[in-house]
Amino acid sequence: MTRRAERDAGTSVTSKVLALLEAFTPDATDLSLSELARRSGVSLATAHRRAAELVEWGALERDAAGRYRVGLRLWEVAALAPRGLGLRDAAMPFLEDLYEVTHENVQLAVREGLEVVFVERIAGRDAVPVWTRVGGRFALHATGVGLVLLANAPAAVQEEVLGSPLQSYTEKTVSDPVRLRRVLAEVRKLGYAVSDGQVTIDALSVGAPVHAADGSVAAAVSLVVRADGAQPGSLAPLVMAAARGIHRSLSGGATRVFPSGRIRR
Amino acid sequence: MTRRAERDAGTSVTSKVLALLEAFTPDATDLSLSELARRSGVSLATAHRRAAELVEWGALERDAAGRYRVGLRLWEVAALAPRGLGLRDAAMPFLEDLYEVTHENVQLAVREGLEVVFVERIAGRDAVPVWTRVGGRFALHATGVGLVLLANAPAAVQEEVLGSPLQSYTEKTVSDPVRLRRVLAEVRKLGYAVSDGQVTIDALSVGAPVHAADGSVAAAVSLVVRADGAQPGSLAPLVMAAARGIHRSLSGGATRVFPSGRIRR
DNA sequence: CGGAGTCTTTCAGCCAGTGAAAAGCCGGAT
DNA sequence: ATCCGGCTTTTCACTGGCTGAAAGACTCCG
Repeated sequence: MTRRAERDAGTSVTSKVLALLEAFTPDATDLSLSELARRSGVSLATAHRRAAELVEWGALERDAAGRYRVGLRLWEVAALAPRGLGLRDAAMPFLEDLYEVTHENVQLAVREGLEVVFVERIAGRDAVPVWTRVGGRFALHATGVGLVLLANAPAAVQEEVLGSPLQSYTEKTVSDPVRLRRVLAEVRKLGYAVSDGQVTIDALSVGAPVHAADGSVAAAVSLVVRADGAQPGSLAPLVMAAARGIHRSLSGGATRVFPSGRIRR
Repeated sequence: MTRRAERDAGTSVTSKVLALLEAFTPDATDLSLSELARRSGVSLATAHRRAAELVEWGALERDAAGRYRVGLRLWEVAALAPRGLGLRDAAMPFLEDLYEVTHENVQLAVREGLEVVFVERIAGRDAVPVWTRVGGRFALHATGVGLVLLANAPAAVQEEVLGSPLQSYTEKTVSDPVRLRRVLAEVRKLGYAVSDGQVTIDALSVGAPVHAADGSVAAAVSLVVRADGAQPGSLAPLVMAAARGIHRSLSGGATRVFPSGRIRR
């Protein structure tokens, strides 16, 4: 569970296939065969064979130049991930509302291990620049969504985060475990989190927890605004309202929007 | 090479792994082991083993009840698909604008084989109900986006679609190849497509092509509105403007929004 | 023309993956 | 309490798909 990256190209065929997929990163979305082999640690011949199968199925595609990239077919299957698009679908209307009212950056994220994974993001064209990316990861202890998710994570997770070195992104990042612990308690008490200049100095984010049907915290929503003059106190109700809306949509759940049978595949 | 689909759960390990992934569908997003085995055509013991590997990597997850579902990790990788989230990211701001101006359903889709795959969708809460789903598929000949993509598809694709029976969804669906051919010519001439009540009788959609850097049609945007009183002629410029915006963002491409190095993974 | 890089294909050996069957593990019915 | 049926997990020899290395093909340059 811990140190897996090293033996990535294990011996099992499955692990090789997965290593091939893992070779793709945000700044390497298309790879030649040799790059693919190198990055995945799979031998050239094998990479060639496995990749061919993946292409045939549609998990990978080849562009005009013959370079490999992640295929649409894989994306289609991945769209079925309950914590990915499933969550997103339920949340989208509320994120829309939030965006329309504020015209600021709206983010939806879940926790995966010791990191935040961004599931959706609406970026105003002239809102503060944020460098998050849908499908991207970030540390738990700095962002608004991260603080929310961390504050509501199992004790074991919290301890593990608090026990490891906390990277500072700006001078305002809370990198002291003791202080962070206090911050987390505050987040739980208030029901929302504020990250003021802790990721980039000019951005402030207000995050709120999205509860699942069983009461656990399944995700977090946040609004990221320019730090100067921002009033977290007045943003929080907005964000929390959106979070509650998503919660309702997740649990009670307005019946599935699309009657089955009409949708193919 | 030709008729491979038949031996889907073929003998190769890779094909089995892919068959496992393929077992998940929009109306079966979580499966027990036996369901997984049955649907994928993989023997129970094998399904158990492969699934375990997939879970370890994060391609699948198990919920509290032990049922399998598509994992967030797979979704993260799939988010790198250029024709999936890559396209979406470039298009989102323009789709936002379109939504904000009209408050109608906005859709972004690409062609995959002989079908449309919806890549993004913004649904107004009180806009016409549409039963599309992000990651979902639909026939090419009925929807606004579909007509656009079909009209600009390689001749071989067009012939194949025109040659096979065209399902009628309403009495207005153009299911006659000869008429459809005329419609497609019109779409190419005008630069946009109108699907009036051809999918559901009360919805009208106006689609426009998104050109890639090389001039080919990479995707299509559409606006879906209530059919009565809709004025395709006045909607088209809006949709086409959005399409051109996306084109610009795709090709010239404002430099990547996020400086590399800050983003993890 | 030749060399350096890539991609593709071949070959025989071997070990990971295989099915079948047995062993646990529930929860509901008797 | 006991049995039963369905599910998941594990074991065990066998076998055939996967393997690396190396040769062949292709492409792009100087």
